[in-house]
Amino acid sequence: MDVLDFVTKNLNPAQKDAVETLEGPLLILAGAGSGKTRVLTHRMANMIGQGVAASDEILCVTFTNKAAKEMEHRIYKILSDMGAVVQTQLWISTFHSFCVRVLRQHITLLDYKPFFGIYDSSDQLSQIKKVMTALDINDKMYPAKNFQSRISSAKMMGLSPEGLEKSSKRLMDQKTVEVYKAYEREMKKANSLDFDDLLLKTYDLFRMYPDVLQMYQKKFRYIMVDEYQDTNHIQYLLVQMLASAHRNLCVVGDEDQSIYSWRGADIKNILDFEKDFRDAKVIKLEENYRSSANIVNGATAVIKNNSQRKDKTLFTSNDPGDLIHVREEKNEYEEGRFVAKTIQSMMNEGEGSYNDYAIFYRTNAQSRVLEEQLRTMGIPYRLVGGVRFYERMEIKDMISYLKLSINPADDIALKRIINVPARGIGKTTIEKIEEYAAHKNLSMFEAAEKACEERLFNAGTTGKIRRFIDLMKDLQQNAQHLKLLEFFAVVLDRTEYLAALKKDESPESQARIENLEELDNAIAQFVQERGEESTLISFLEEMALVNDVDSLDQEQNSVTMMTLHISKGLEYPYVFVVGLEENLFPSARSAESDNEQDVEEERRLAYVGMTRARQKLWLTYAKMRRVWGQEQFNPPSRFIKEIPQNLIDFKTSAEAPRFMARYGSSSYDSDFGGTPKWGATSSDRNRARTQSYDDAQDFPDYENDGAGSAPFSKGMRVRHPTFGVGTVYATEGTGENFKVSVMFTDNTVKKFVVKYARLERV
DNA sequence: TCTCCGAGAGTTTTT
DNA sequence: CTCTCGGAGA
Repeated sequence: MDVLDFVTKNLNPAQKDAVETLEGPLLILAGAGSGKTRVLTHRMANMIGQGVAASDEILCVTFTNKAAKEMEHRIYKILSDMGAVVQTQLWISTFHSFCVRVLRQHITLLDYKPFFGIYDSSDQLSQIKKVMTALDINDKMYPAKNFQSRISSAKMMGLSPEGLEKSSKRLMDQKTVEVYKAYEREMKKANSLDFDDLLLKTYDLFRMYPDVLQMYQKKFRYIMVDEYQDTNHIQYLLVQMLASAHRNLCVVGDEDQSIYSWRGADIKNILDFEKDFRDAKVIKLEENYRSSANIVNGATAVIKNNSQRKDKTLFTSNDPGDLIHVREEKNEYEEGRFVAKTIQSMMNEGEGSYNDYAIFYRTNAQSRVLEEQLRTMGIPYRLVGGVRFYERMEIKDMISYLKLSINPADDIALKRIINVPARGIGKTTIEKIEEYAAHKNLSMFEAAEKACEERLFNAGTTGKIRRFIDLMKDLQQNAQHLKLLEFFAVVLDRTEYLAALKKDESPESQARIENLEELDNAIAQFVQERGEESTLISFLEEMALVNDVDSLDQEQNSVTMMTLHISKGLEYPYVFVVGLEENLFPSARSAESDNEQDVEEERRLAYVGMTRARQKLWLTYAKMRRVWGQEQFNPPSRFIKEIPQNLIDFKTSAEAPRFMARYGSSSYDSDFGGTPKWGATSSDRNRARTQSYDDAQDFPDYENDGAGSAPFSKGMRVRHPTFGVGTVYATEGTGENFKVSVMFTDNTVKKFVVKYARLERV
């Protein structure tokens, strides 16, 4: 069969057009579930099959490693079905992985060594703290985290310390520049790059060495970028650079699914693509094949409330399916129980397997209660994200040993494990080594060695340090010639890390040993997958860049739980989105923000979550939820209200109120419960109960309060005679003990007993 | 130098 | 509420 016929069969006209358009700038606006991956893979197969480009002349950038793997898999499938032979490896990867690959080749030009290490954000934070100590900057007045985020955003804008200096004049920024500069020096000394560096240094490389850039421009004659709406500025610059020569750039995205602006993603990249490339062809994929019609229509109605979007409407010819289930519960425990019970009874009726169910939430903290409820019902589940595997202490420790074995300059790794397990090398000694290193401009490893030679420590300490240095030298040697798995066993053994854990018989140690076993399994699996390529360096790379979704395998039969963010790109037949409450989803920060765009991003998140569902969708919220041990009463999320009522099946299990709310007028119930237009399955009784929607603070405890004694609720603007104007951040207690926490303009939070504080509403 | 305890901070989201 | 960090005492 003809290649073109083959790759375009079973495609709709828009999809077909996208697959056939190979030359020039192309923008594909792909709504949720519109067959985006299908188009990308078929387009690539089309190029290769027709011989327009060889498989290693196409660069395809995706957002996650999982997406990359998936795409690679599918392309191989199509190509082999077509009878085409692929000689060379495909370049499908994330920006970060792509950059690592480039940098391993060329980073010597930037005066780094090719075996550079990669720092994750906690390593980065340690490095910043180290720098701050050296600069004698008080970390109480200037939190290290602030510097971290400022440095990160500077890097994402493509700014060096000098560039940052020029672009700003504020006080904190002066300090930031100072820290940034010192941080860069330290990172270079440690021969390590942070996440942002991977992109920035590649950009620098291309900028400073046009011949290298040209080589890649010539090589990658076709470029495709997936999830273009979530690219940040530096990624944008990289893409522009690589594509500028041939302009065969195809970007795919959905502005309605841009949910990473907090990480520097710039939605303008996709909105302005047609300005960047005047001759760009635009193709819209608007037919959703994934979800039942009620879900598509509900999600569409929600996203329509955003202003920052292109004119694009999702439609479907699928059956209407179930109405969207909206469920009100008393508190977060009841909410969890409802989810667990629903899954259980559906399973009893033979609906799908556990794999077909997913639960999404806004914040990781919400998972705890849900887990509890699933466990009591005996429902198997797995968490994606949260405390990541490689962020656990014992894993980070072992990784630090591995890192230090190939990159002795890695001071952060050294500091982490020099006394783990305890070797009697204490804080004072470490500080001395650090000082000495700074003084002599050596790495701490070198400094420790030198300090021993020069007898800077007493005999006992010197012996301890010597033993550590010998250990590391031994490991460094072994790292050179041992196979990955063997080496790992050697490290576990010689560092006596495992032995120390085994000696301690606490359950925590037991868990740690199990985690190390899991790490061993991970290495074994890595070796199996990569074969020849499974070096220590490549493994550490994988550990740094691959997140948990990437390893999410569908094999084991269990319910999946994750944050809404991670859910992007996935789909499940049955989806629960929990915690749809104001100040949680949308988050308090965005809801209070004056910037309407913050709420729009939350709305996109809601859109992403809803459109993951193929057949059935539940949206749940709790009237009361404990946050930081405090009870919070938040009204249902505005996003629920934005769904047309004829698409909703509303049920509540929460008690109807005994009396109407006394304070805090509810603007909510007026257009929610009050409107008599419920979905067909809602009974009149449900309708009556909807009244309980109104202000959630209608609890009997308040009955004795004098009217107007505490007219404060979350989000309210108040004035205090001494502290000025602020926003109510949280409330607690009742009656005389009714307290409010107020965040003032300088970001300080103060707690007041309302009865005594002279607070007034603004 | 290590261990234990108390204070204080933190929750958005992660390649 | 829960985790982390820093300080004091053994």
